[in-house]
Amino acid sequence: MGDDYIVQPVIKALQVLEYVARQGRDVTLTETVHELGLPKTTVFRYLQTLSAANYLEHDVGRDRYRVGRKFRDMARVDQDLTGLRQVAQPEMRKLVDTFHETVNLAVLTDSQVVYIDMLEPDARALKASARVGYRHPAHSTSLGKAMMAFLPDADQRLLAEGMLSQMTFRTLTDAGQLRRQADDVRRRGYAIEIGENEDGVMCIGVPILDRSGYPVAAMSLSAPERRMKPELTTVAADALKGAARRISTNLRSNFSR
Amino acid sequence: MGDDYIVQPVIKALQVLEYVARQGRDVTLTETVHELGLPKTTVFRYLQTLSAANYLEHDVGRDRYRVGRKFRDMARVDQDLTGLRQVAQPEMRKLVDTFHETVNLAVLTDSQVVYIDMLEPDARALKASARVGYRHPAHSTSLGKAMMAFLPDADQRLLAEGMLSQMTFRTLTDAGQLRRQADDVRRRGYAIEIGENEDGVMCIGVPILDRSGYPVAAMSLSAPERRMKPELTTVAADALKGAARRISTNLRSNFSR
DNA sequence: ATCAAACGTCCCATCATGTGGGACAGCGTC
DNA sequence: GACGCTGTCCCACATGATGGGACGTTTGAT
Repeated sequence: MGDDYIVQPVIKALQVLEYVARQGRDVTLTETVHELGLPKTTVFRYLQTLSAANYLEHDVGRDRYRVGRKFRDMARVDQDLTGLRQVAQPEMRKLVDTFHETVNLAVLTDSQVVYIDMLEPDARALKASARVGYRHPAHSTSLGKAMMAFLPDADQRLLAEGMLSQMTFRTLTDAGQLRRQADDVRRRGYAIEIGENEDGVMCIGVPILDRSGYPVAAMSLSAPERRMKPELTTVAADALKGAARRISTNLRSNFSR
Repeated sequence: MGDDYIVQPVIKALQVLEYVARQGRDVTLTETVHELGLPKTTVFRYLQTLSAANYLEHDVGRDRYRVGRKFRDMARVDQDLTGLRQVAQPEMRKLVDTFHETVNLAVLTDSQVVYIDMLEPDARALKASARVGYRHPAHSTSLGKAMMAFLPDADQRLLAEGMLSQMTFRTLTDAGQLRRQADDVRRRGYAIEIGENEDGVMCIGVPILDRSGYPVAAMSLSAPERRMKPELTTVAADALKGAARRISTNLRSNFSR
């Protein structure tokens, strides 16, 4: 099939990248040239380009190339997210099967909540408004509140005092009020949000903490407001907290942020 | 400085790759286009190209792209080697300071020993012949023998029955002889090689095993034959074994091969 | 100390090929 | 049934990737 649509420079540059990465040590231009059988000038340019993009690092003094920062960062992010999702998946499944409501998994990026996974009950007619990949403000979602409450004080303040957009008429846009809520959340271990992000929808959110207590992600159960009776809320919150705790302990100890 | 020598297609393709990896989920063509602000056709080609190179994976059914096998493999290899070297470094340092001879670290690739690190004593005039990145046959080095002896039987046989090149007049080129030596090595915990790889140079090699007992690497002390008295050999072998054991336990439990 | 081989950088003319607008078909949606 | 959105495909154009070769510097050998 799509053997057209292949961009030659990209393929060749990736070969160079791969060669460097496979060695696990600093390599020289000529060595790479010999190994790959490409023209010297070409390889030279690719090494420069890859270095400029920080996929490689150019040790100017010794004229050697090695794997760079950007590559490692990307690998780390990928690993963390993949691991998180794998560990969270069975717990999310259980929650969905128990409560028959949508369960979300999200991380915090630039004061926004980014959904990285989502499980929906088959039978319900009402579908979730968010999709995997969507973003919502941190301050208007239970996910965001749950994470915010467990952030170091400086980060928390930064978030609360950022731009607090009004999503619905119920959205809290006062920094002080948000910070007071955060205290409650920390005490209770979960956050609640009722129609603050979207009319008629309520969410219960819990943080997923790494070993050091940092909120690397959050999980929420989201349901139509009228379906969520107060006593059910408590039960669901407890279930979420339990699930989050199990996910935390199952996370690779070296989840990095 | 080198802002020339930048190959545009490569830069742009890497942006696409980065975007996909950062999401930690399956992305669509259009979404990527919107995010990066590049022409649709261009992004399309890059996604195809990256997929063809297995840096991405193209879920044809759902027309989504996600991080691919090759990317993860490279990340893993890089992590493992970097980790190995970091953990091994202080132990190698100690060995060099104790014996004032060259200490090597190597892994096995395609029946060849690849040096991934090397520490030399400052004062000695005689320099090691190998360099980081160089390759030697597995069967003519103590490093190779040390690893071979702890390989699963099938792999071991494969190595012993491959091409056994004659490096010096002492090099063993008989498969049976090599396999018998392997038994000794496994019993003693270290391998010795005297002038089999290079005239006048002897090496003592020990394997570095992961939790499952697989030899992920080997470490050797290499010295001029005449400097290595028999009783010193025993002392050095013990020191090497101890160092290797400590490296093994310090290796991240998830060293993968 | 001397010289040769090897290495990284740079230049430049050539033309392959990357480019992106636009068209098209398939699909889900209102 | 029509619209809008998606991914795929086509094509003419000129950008810019290309690679041979030259140059200055370093490395290593004698």
